[in-house]
Amino acid sequence: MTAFWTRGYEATSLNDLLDCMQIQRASLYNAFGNKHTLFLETLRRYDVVFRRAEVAKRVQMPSPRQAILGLFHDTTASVVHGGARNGCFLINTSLELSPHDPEVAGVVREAFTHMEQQFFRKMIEKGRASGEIAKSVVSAPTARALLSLFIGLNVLSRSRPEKLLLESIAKQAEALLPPGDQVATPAPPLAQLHAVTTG
Amino acid sequence: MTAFWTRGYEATSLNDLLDCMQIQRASLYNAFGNKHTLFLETLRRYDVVFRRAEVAKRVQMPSPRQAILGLFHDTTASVVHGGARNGCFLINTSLELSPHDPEVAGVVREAFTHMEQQFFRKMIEKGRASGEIAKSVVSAPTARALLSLFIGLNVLSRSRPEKLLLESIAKQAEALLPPGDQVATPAPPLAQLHAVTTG
DNA sequence: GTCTAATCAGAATAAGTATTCCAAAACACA
DNA sequence: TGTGTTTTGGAATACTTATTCTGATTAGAC
Repeated sequence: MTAFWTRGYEATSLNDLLDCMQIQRASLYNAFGNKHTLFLETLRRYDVVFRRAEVAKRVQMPSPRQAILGLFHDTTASVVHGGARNGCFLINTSLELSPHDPEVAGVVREAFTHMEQQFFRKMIEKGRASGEIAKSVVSAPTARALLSLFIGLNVLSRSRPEKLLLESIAKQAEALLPPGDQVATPAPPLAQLHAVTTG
Repeated sequence: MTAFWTRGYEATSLNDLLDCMQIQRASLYNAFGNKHTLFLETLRRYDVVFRRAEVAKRVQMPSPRQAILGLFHDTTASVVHGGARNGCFLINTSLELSPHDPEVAGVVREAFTHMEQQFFRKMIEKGRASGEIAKSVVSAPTARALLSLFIGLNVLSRSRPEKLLLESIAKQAEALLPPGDQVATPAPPLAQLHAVTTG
């Protein structure tokens, strides 16, 4: 997965894969058939293990607004502090293979649609219902804008992984999600509380 | 250029290029040296002929806010109505080659930075000065967010070229650029004026 | 009109590609 | 302990890749 993720499909040779997997040629072909199906299985696995798991984790957070903004902030932090420079496997693939590979295109399209509708849109609706997000925010188009913003963030994390740039994008996601009347402020962390009461 | 643009670097073979260019093998090597420098020259040419020209055109428009929003709307329209499904050559390349090709990375990074600072940021500042854009808009981070949004738009135009999706993104760019007190309404086109006065 | 440079058409090269095949070794499991 | 399956190491295949070379032909410059 790491090989395909960092180098892409075409630029990853079978020898690269054998080296990474510590496995023999025949074993690979016996287990996966060929390079293309191995790639597809890898992509599907990434979708389940990374993307869907991340969404599932965030969906059950108490604050839907923070669930969305946290995705942007955590992605940014993992690039700036964690040195994660590979972007998103699905997004990388969407530009390299999607246009000419129907099977891959299906996986990518489904993932994008799921992010848009099952994560961003549903979280916005949840936030509107609780009053955490302003009623003026229309869920469907805002969800689409957030998807676009998130994709841009991942693309830029490969070519311009600068702290200021990426953090600005994360911050500006908030501009699309103005808080409502019922500003949900979960109990502040102790350090901050201390600073406020003593500062 | 079209070959590299649609299929990418690795997936475009030399025979593909010869077919497209209607030229013989020896001529290509005599003129460009090898595939990689041909690609680089092609990418630089795209940057000048397409991207920089587009920016230059928009920079001298009377309404900087409409110059920015027009870029989003025109990009969307060319996909939805014009069937332009190749996205942006620079953005496609930024995911395929940038991470492992310093020269290509340089061209891409420069282009992204130029878009951010010389187009988005300068246009925002111009709009703020004229009162067309609200003073609450901070130019630098908003420019970065617009860059991210624009990249997302181009990525999605390859994998999910749906009218509703892309138009929402274009529309939501406006949310990042709230109008100021001096709402600049340049003279409406005659047809529209007619409709208004007679409708 | 001549000389030079570029183009043509295609063979030749050398390396890399994914994939298949084989006999021997290791393993799983009853 | 024996049987069937999987893995190993590596050779072999068939093909594509980028690049070079050759010789003939054409086009442009002066």
